[in-house]
Amino acid sequence: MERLSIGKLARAANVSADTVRYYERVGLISPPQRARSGYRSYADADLRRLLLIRRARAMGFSIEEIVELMALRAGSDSARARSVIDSKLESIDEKLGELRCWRAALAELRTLKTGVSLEALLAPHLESDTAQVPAHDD
Amino acid sequence: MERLSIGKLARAANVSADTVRYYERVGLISPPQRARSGYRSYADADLRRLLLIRRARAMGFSIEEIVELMALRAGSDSARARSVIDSKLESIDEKLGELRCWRAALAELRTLKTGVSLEALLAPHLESDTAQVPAHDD
DNA sequence: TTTGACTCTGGAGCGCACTCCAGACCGCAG
DNA sequence: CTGCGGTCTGGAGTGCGCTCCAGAGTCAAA
Repeated sequence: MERLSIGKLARAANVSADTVRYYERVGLISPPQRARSGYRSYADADLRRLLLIRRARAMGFSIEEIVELMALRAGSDSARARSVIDSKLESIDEKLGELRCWRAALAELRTLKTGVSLEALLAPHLESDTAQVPAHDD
Repeated sequence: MERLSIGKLARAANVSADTVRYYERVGLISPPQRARSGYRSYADADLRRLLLIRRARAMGFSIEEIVELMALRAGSDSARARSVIDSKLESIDEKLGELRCWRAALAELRTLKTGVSLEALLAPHLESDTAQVPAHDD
């Protein structure tokens, strides 16, 4: 069973040792075994978890959210767990929609030859709405 | 032509007036007209831009990136502009792929009844890789 | 055994994107 | 006119997610 020092673990996940210790402090990874020297000693599973955490961070999940996600287990029938999953799914779907929208606008921008801006391509749905916000002096 | 005070603009975009002033300071929105009083006075176009900025922020674009995106115009043949678009498209595509991956894992987690974790469902592709990182003492 | 790289802890510092003052002025409903 | 809420400026403060540091101990190759 492979054992990694914090430096090796960190390099394998392309983060700094400080980041690993930080994740431990905030409870995102659990305190690892220690060598007699007091050095942290990690297993492969720790590396896999760290890599996953980095993927989650890269997706924009906050550390709080990741803690929540990592705690989920299939089949747990706590209504809480299921509602966490559902709300995450919902927000992911929203993000997917938005991302596709930006993607389309950018792709169009690349092919177009007018001077049109992203702003024009992504015009927020806003026509009648403005009426509800009264004007003020110039 | 509708004119909005900073407070009305802010409420319409669901941000604080402070945030609007902040965006102005950092060059994300341009200094608006002023009333004789010195009060900022915004037009509909400013609101549309602000709404778009908020959409971009919600997608995780940084303020720097948004400045860059907003400056893009179709047909500009600067190689610079085209490379900005291309790199943005690329990173969006990456994000889309990752997001779909998380979505699938979460959806599966919801239907499964074993105690399997997200971690297991999203297992980072890691088998032979570990060999390159030498072990150290226990 | 020496030496240079690595690790330990606790705490300070940093960049981003806001957020919140204080102290003064403006504007409008009553 | 008065009051009260909105707005002005400049600057300080906040939370997140790291990042860096000092001072001391550890490890391994030569």
